[in-house]
Amino acid sequence: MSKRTLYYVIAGVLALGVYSYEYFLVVEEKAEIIELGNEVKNETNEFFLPTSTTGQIVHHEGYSLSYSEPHEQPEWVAYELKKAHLSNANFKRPYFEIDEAVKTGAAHWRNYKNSGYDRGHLCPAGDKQYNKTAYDETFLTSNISPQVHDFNSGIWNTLEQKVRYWASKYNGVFVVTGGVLKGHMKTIGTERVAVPNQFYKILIDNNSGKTKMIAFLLPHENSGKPLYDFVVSVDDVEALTGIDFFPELEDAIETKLEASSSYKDWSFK
DNA sequence: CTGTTAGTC
DNA sequence: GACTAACAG
Repeated sequence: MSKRTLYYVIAGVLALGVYSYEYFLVVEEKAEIIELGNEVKNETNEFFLPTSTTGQIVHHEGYSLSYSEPHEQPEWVAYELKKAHLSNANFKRPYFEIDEAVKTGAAHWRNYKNSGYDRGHLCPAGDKQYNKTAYDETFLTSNISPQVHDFNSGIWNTLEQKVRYWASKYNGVFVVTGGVLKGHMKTIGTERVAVPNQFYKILIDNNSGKTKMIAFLLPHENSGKPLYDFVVSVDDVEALTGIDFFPELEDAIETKLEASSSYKDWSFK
């Protein structure tokens, strides 16, 4: 072996070493993030978290959220609803509390008092009845949005119950929910909490064979129409909100599923 | 299930 | 302000 060849070999080995080390660092960093997190992120479903347009993602035990300070509410909350989570414990409702994990300061519940609007859960308390801690955690003001009572207890409640039905039927679903924080919105309270004109809910099922999605976009008013009348494509919601919902999904699958507004794979029985 | 309000200390 | 009890869709 010539000296020149030897140099090339050494350079090659060094380059490979540096590359491997950097790769190791990236993996290490990712592992650390996962360790700091929670149940959601310990699962493969951590990769279903949407992007944040606000730069402030907060992780709780049972759900994650992206907080929008100007609107004093999350732009999305995301969590996996496992089949095993479904239960009918009848926990006593706690009081709403400010989420201390929101560094810019989450809204106070006082903004909602006498506003005429409900403190509408985005991650529903009804999805977290498998233990009291998880249940209480949904009563943070970083998880609520002002909702008209007839809407909240009406079609929105019906949709939430449908999600539980699907979680049971399809062995769990991953859920992303929020208000559409765009355009002109009324505000309530001294902190000017925005009242969304529309709410969305997006589901992905990766547990029962082939991956499937469904998205709903509901006007902020009650309706007697069937839920499937409000099905849209994930692309539609992304265009409205600016959020990229399943960035970690394989591109080919993501592109195809997110463009579809078909609900044939979801049972509305 | 989804919630609020009145009355009390 | 925190808490219970009662009530409503």
